[in-house]
Amino acid sequence: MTRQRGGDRQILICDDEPQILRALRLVLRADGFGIVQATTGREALDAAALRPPHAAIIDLVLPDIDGIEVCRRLREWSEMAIIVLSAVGDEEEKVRALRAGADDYVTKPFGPDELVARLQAALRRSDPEPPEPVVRADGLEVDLAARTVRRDGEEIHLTPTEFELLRVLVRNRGRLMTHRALLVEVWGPRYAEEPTVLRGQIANLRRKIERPDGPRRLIRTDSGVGYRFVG
Amino acid sequence: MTRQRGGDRQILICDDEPQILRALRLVLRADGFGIVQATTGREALDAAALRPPHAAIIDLVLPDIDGIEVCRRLREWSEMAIIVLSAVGDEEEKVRALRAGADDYVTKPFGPDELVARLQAALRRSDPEPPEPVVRADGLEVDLAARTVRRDGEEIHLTPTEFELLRVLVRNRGRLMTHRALLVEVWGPRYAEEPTVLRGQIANLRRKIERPDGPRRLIRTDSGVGYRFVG
DNA sequence: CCTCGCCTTGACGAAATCTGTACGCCGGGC
DNA sequence: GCCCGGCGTACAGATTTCGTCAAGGCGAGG
Repeated sequence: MTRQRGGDRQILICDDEPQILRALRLVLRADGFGIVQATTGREALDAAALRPPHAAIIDLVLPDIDGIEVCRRLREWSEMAIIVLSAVGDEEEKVRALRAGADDYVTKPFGPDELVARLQAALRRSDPEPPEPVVRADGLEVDLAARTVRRDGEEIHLTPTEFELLRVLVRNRGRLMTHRALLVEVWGPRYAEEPTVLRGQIANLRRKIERPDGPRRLIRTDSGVGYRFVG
Repeated sequence: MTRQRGGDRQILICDDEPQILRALRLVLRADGFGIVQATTGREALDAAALRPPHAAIIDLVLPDIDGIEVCRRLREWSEMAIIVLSAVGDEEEKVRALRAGADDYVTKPFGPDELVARLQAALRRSDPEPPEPVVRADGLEVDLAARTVRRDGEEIHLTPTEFELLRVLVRNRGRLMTHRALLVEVWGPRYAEEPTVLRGQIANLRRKIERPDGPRRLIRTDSGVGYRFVG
């Protein structure tokens, strides 16, 4: 089951090892973050100045400027979330990094999930309101950030799968989503060719969010192709 | 109705087990991908160097070079999509593969549909398709990406075949499309000599998108030859 | 161990779509 | 004016796809 936890937030990643850079890029992309990358401290500072990201992940050892120094200079003008990467779990280095303004300190090797979790925690501190908009249509109110759905003020309870499905539809509102695309996004690639499960959840979702007795206004079906959320 | 999900993209597949190689070949061919195959890491690297494919699917265990090493060497010079195959779902191996630059990691046994779905996702990341533009003509608005059609702001519902037909016409707007060409594109080669089906759908399409009482402005007939979408 | 909520699956009637036939229309050739 | 080939439209049967419901599995929590 894929999640779009990153919203549209931009992350600056800086490391001199191409493999690490690439691994970071893949992990973060998969979680819906936007990426700006740099291989030296100077590049990182320039990139951040040019287009301020929401967070930065910076390796401690860089060819030119020390990662801690990069961190300090960013802090001079920005409140962005900063995570420092290091190969060694040296306690003293860690303290220096935090003193320089880092929000967190991650030692390599790290698992992708751990990194994303720490990044999110850091983002939550520095940028508490991710800009996921509240979507309104036909008296329905979907707040993707708060994970709530209301119909005429009354809160509606959705199960995890139902909400995930609604999220994908809402994020692509107006656009037709094929069965295949929905299945891959919500259930994962294994379910790409299992339309029955999709039908079941669409039925549940409609029973909960559409007006009890009336035509379909929110989720429209295109027979033989897919579904769309009308915006 | 034929699908050409693979486009003309070339996929390099590399595995030492002939059955797996064969299975991959069949699945990918069926989806319209072109295939280059190799049974050793060296062969794979040579083949990729000779004629760079759009993506590579590489088994982890190979007679000569480790699959991860193959992946790393490809990454030295190419941004192609890379998927690593493995018999075991070892989390550590997975991380190593992603670090080495793989885009995704699939464990055997895998369903054909899952593999194709993951391959398409990987291709989408590495080689994003240019966005399809919105086409406007005589108050009609066709958004090929969102799969929507509007006439003076009012949304028009098209069936799958109607939309497919319109898509082919719009993509070649101004250009004359022969009956034969339209039939092959929309219905597949079997229908190349069946103009009646085409006439029926053209009639439906016109009833929906042309102005109710007025001359044809959008789809013009070239008697004895074909149709064209006037832009 | 039981209960509860959630997800999946299969079956069946209902709806949408596709295909092929029938028939009327139009323009060119004679 | 008449014939004829190609075209446009309406319609009906066949086929595919959808919506709904009930039954069963699975896992969390008590």
